[in-house]
Amino acid sequence: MKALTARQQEIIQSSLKLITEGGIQHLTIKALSASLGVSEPAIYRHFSSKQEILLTLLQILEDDNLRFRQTIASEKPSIRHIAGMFSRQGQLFMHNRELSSIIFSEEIFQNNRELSQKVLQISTERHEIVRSIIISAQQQREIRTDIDSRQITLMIIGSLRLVVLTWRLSDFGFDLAEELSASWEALFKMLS
Amino acid sequence: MKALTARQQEIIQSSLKLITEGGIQHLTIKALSASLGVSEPAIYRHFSSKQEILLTLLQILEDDNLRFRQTIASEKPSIRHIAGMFSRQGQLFMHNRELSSIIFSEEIFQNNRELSQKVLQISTERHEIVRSIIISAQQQREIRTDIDSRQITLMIIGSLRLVVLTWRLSDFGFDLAEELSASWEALFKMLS
DNA sequence: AAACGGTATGTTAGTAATCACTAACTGATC
DNA sequence: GATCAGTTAGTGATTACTAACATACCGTTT
Repeated sequence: MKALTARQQEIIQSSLKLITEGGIQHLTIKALSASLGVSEPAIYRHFSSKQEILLTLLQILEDDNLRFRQTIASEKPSIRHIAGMFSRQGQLFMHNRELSSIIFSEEIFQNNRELSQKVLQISTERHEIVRSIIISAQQQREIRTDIDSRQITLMIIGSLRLVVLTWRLSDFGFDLAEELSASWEALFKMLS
Repeated sequence: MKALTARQQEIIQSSLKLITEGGIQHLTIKALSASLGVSEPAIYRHFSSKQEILLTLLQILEDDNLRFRQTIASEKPSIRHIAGMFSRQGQLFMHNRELSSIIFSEEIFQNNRELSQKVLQISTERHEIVRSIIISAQQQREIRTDIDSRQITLMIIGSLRLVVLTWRLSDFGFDLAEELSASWEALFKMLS
């Protein structure tokens, strides 16, 4: 989790904006430099290559996983951590819409082996975190135990992803936090 | 639903293969012609532009929606149509893995306005079909009525999508039909 | 049966535009 | 005077696509 300079953060922010606008194909050094109001070579003063920029984007997702892990480690295990995940994601994306473009973007980084493997690793990690919460919630009898924890994990992450995707496709046309909260409510009802 | 010539079908098949291998960025006229063992201009004898090829790919998804609509129209409404959707998708993708690359590919076609709008339309249509099944299943008291049909639709499509995505990320490393069937079983149990 | 003409499907060679990136230079700051 | 952060001008590679030409096939005419 190397610290980024102010300029690097600006570049990352612009990269996210470009991806939001037109997908990964829209993220070019030319578009990036134009968006920042500088020349193309200026970008290379701050990142050695485009690949470096993409890896830094993925670092955001890794950091988010790490923070999630720390949060649940510091409190006692409970299904409320899933509710927390839904509300945290809602807050995060509503304050930083661009982030939602890459957070569930396995499709984006297919091009490159190093990138796609990293995406897979991050996504697997997220699944494991959620599943560990589900398993201990089942042990605590917080939720029903007659459904396999893997299936529950799948429903939870699948629903969350689809809400965020729908939100993006609708051009951020509804209150994401509200919708995510309604989704979790329905899921929790079915899990009780 | 214009009929494709044999050569056009080969081109579409190769396009799907290329997208499976390396995402939309990997689908270039050069790679496509190489994959078919012809020169680049030969492609243009069968499609007037690359855009035409992409639109034809989306046509597959539209046709699938149409077939789904026809299936449920020809039989009496029932929640079994959702089970049927899970099993049909499983069969379809296991016999044609390449198709799974684009079936849930909102991210892929972001680049172009015409394409991304078509994707949104197809995806919205699919939601509506599923929701109409859920609503009538609730009216028939086949499933519980204390959960909003929108939320149920979201869970169902979200789960299905995530299973297929996981399957692709795992390099088709498990029996998709089996996994989809297990997912639906869990969902149905929670909906009863 | 042979010749003719059109259509379908391919080729080679090339286009302008764009891609990520680099060399060499400039100016400001400490 | 060294470092940082920018510039202009250019690299070769790749993009989708086109012009012009070649050939195989097919039904019709002689």
